[in-house]
Amino acid sequence: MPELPEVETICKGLAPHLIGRTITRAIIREYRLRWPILQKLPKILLQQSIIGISRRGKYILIQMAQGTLMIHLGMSGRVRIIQPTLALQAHDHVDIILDNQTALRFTDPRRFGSIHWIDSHTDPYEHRLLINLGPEPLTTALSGDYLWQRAQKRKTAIKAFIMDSHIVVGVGNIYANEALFLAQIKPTRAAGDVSRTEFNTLVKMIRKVLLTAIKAGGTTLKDFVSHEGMPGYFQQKLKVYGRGGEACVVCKQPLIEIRLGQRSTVYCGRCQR
DNA sequence: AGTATCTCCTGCGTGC
DNA sequence: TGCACGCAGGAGATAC
Repeated sequence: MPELPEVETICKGLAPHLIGRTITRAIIREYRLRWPILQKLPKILLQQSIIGISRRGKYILIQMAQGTLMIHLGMSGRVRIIQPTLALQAHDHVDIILDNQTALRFTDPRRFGSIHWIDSHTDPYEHRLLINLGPEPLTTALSGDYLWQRAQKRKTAIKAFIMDSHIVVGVGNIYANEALFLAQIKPTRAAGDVSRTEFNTLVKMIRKVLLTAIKAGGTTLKDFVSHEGMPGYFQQKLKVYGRGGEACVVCKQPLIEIRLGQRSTVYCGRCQR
């Protein structure tokens, strides 16, 4: 379940392996992802040189000479740098083979991920999947005031609100639960009822959980090529997510677990108001 | 426009 | 042991 910290870590980890390389071959074994992969993508990628790698929200952007390859990992997607001879396993859908006997392998059992090609005539940020995204949580584009403003008159639960990528990107279910706990805000409250002060705290806590996870992910970065270990966010101590019924780390009350917008939601009935 | 619900998919845990 | 089932979840699509 790659969340934004993992995507950030992946981008940093991939960069030295990809930048400056040229693609010698692309093999697509399964075109049916969340959206079908462009049929002519293997041909397009041929002989492309890789210039840079970045991300927007959880979309990975691999900039090439003639366009940008945009990858979303969905729920279960993974990318690794491998030897192209490495035995294929189930759900190894795409190999992008480079000019130095390595390859970028995309694996995604649930196929919630996606791969798009954006021609260099189009600004990647103008792509329909990116153009309406909210601000990045780790930049000054996100502020308590911004969230407060957008929340006015909104009846949606605050948790669903901060998980909406059109409001702010990169806050998945795990971090929404954690950030709301740290900010002492009950997940079910209407977004419009959350005060400006509370939004300021919430933004701080969103940044805190994301940065903690990025830092943790960084420790596995050096082994990026071969490492199969836990993504960063599992290394940080989760205070509420996955702990329904267990004791609140602050007040020892049993944590409450509910479903909110079809998502598992855990909070402390005493600490969060 | 805002809101809630549905949807894609496979792997895994649970209960019988 | 094996089956059916429910759940996990990012985020766009859909129906009000």
